[in-house]
Amino acid sequence: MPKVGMSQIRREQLIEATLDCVDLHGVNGATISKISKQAGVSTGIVHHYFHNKDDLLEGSMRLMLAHLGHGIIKRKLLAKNHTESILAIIDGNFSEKQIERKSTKIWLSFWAEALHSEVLVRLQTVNMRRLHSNLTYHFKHLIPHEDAKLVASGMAALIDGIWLRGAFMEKGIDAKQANLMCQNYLEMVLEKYSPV
Amino acid sequence: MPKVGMSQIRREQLIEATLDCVDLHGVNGATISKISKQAGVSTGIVHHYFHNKDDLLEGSMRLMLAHLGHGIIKRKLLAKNHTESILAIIDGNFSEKQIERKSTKIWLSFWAEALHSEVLVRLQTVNMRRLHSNLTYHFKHLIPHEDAKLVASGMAALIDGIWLRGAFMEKGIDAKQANLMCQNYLEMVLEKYSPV
Amino acid sequence: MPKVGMSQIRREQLIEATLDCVDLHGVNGATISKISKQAGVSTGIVHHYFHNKDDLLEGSMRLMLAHLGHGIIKRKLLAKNHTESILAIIDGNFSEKQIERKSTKIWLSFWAEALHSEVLVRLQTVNMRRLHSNLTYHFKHLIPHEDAKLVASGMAALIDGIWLRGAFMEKGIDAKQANLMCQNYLEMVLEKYSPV
Amino acid sequence: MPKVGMSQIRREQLIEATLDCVDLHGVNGATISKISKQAGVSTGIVHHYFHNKDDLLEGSMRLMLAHLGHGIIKRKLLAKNHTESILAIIDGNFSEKQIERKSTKIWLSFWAEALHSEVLVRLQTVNMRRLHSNLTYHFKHLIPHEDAKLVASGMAALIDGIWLRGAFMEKGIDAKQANLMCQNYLEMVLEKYSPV
DNA sequence: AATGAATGAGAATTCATTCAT
DNA sequence: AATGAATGAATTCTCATTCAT
Repeated sequence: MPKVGMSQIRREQLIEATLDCVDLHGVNGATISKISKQAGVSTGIVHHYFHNKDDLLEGSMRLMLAHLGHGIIKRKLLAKNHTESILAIIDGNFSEKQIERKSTKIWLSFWAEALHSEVLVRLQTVNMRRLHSNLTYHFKHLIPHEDAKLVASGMAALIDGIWLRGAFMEKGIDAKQANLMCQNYLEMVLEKYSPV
Repeated sequence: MPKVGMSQIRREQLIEATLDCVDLHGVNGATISKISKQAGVSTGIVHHYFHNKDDLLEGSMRLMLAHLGHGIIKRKLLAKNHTESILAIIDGNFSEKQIERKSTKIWLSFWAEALHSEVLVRLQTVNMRRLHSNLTYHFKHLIPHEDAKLVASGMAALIDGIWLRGAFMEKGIDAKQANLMCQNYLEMVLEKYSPV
Repeated sequence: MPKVGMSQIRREQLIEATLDCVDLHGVNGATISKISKQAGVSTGIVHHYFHNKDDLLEGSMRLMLAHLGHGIIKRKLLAKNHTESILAIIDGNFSEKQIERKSTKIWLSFWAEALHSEVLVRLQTVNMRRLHSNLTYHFKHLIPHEDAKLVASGMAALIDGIWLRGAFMEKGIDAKQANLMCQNYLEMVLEKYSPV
Repeated sequence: MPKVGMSQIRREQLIEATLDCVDLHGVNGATISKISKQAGVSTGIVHHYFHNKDDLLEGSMRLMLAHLGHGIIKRKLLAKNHTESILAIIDGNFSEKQIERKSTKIWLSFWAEALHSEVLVRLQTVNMRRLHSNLTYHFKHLIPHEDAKLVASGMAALIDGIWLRGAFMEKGIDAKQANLMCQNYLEMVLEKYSPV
């Protein structure tokens, strides 16, 4: 929750520093001390802009989610049919920003942290559900309803799995290959299920 | 006369306690104090059997990997062809033990921890590579070489993605659905790529 | 044109806020932040009107002492003899303002703080001495000199003890009972010591 | 609450150090750092024996109360009638240990702290009530019931007031004078109220 | 082998005070 | 005069690790 009258710039600066530190040291290694040093400010100021570390982490995860969400929405606006919508979702998940190793590591760190944080798990669950229901919605227009849910789950898992494995690749995700894998999956699904 | 193998028993006991704690509190919340309490021993004893906490975590992750590996190997022994081998790999990844929420949470915790631990990242990378090369090997016997790698990557990502998402489901992974998704993927791949 | 006496008003406003906070949170819990919020001003302003927190506390204690002193002096003006003077002192110590729970809590807080503050201890000691010498002076006109000091000490202790205990009563001091106790003490003293 | 199996000696040692620090610096100035230095141990050990600082303070106040209580009980055992019982209570409140300046300062510090601490206020209130009901009980055997309560309140206030003022005397309480004041009050009360 | 007391570095957080605006 | 952002020292508490018994 943003405090009133605060400088939005400082908040973003601190969140950026937090993400940098989470990338480098993990959520737990991202101490207030390291974060403030990274941001070039004193330790005290962090608590001027965020209630506590959890609040800062929440803000940071929200920013990650916002970036992801915007990338997807932007692409979906251009989609002219359900197939293109699904392709937009895929592409949005592997946009330039998302595929950086840094992003994948941050995502993995937040996922793990979310397991033991009520606030983060809520954000994470909402996001996962949105991806799934989004995909389901479009698949339902392309293939039989009874299959759409399973296929949507498969696509969601595929996307998340690529991200997860990307965190362990030196260069992060290979966007081209990632898109290829997902498009390939989509094609096969359409081939198999779509009524001729 | 010293009890033979007592040492081994204590180690396993401590590792079990560690896994319990990682499940409940995450890697970082799994303090030596909690772990030893969970194991019903003193805090000091941990350092008799493990050099330090990292060593204990390594041992714990190795056990997880061993369980997973054994489950897969056991199933693969019964496979009579490459398709069945792939199915065995899939099934082994979603065996009873692996699909428990507890296991998925522990895995996710270790993955995130591995990002900042040389030892754990090595274990994790080796494991990921093994799954990938394993799948690639069998796919190469079923579909064109140039496609096998991509498809194997897809299958690996699908498997890991299901695990990842399972960590956020109340009941962990739905084994039946997980198998279905992967088998479905396999079928479609064979349908599409296999020479008629 | 600057508002005349604005400075004085701000000071009083801050002191009132300080007393409110000391009542609610104790001297130590009365942070500059809480005080300024209570006064409806910024934190920075406090240091415009007071050198530092100690200075603010000193000002606050002085106000408490002033209130107490005025109440007593006002009543003493009406006293027509030494007995009435003593009764005036008693009554002044248990005037409406003083007996509120809030006042008793603030007093107790300042007393404790004074133990480790040179400035406050001086104020406090002066005040205690004044009460004592005041009482002694009047008792000396009523009972033998050698007894007056002891009796004055007793009366002073009785008054302070009632205050102290009032800080732990839900409704503060019961003025009627407090006066009764002290008057009773006075009567007994006069009965015993006064030359018939 | 004492942890099981802990060394009673260390607890007492830490409580003694705490009381020393409260005497020197007040409750708030008695930091864990100072306390552990005073006790000649590391800061960490404090939390091995006490859950947190509040717990340590509670333990410290309990010890003060125990000392006071024991001194009174011991003296009351020798009392042969109600007058002697009251004298025993008085004397117990001004025993050698209690009259030291150090004790009076610690008491005053705890009283003020109790105003904003649920645990401490309970201890303090119980203690105050005990003193009052104890005195009331004995006075009821000596003077008319309707007067006993008021007189008991007076005696209790007198005792506490002497303590309070003792905190501001260089040498603490003058035991002889304190006893004299209280005995004097008792005598006058008996003289006035007791049926002849 | 086993205990758990003890250490001390490091974590988050608070807060009086300063200072640019 | 007034604000509130910014500082950094100080505080409580945690925890891996060591060590005497």
